Amino acid sequence: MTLDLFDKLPSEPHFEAICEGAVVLRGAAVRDADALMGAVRRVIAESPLRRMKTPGGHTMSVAMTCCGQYGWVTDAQGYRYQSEDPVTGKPWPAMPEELLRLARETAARGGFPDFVPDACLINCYEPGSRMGLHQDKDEQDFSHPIVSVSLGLPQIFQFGGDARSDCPSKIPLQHGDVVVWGGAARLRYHGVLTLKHGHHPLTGAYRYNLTFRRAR
DNA sequence: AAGTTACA
DNA sequence: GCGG
Repeated sequence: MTLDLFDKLPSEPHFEAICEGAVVLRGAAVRDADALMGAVRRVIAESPLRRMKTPGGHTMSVAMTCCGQYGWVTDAQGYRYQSEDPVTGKPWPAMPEELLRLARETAARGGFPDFVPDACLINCYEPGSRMGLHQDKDEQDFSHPIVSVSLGLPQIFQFGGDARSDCPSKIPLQHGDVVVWGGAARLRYHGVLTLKHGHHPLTGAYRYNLTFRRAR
């Protein structure tokens, strides 16, 4: 008999270990979701979502923007963090305080009490969007964790090993779930499977993922 | 490079 | 035929 996490309603937040250094805080952001999405929409109004190109020339299926001191960008030149939005030519929007607070609180609950992010990547998934296995390795100091917040439609998270060939485990993520990974798990390959069609009262046909990092 | 496709 |  299998436990289908997608069928569970958001309940009390609880921990779920993935492996050493990685944990899911189930429902940790549910209570604040309205305010978080309001903040996300204000960021998007200032620095719009865009689908960037990988250095190999492929257009990503996920639409992205950023807030905070630094933003993650990809183009023909490569992957990097930079303080200006290449679309607007202006600095990225400041990181809204409710986003910063959530990132710090959940990082602390996940075992990283000193985490202060300076970058937040906002990923907007529509039906058909996915993210292949990759490592977050454009940051300066890997002693800082990654904090990943899921809002809206559910999507299957893949959490692999330190080699791309390591078979990833599949972790269904729901609205309000927060994944924190660092330490021995900091450079693990990860990604998400194709988003399925659906409707969420707060985000409609979309899933938003907020990824907090310390870039520098 | 966070991509696509082929094929088992 | 499909999805991973």
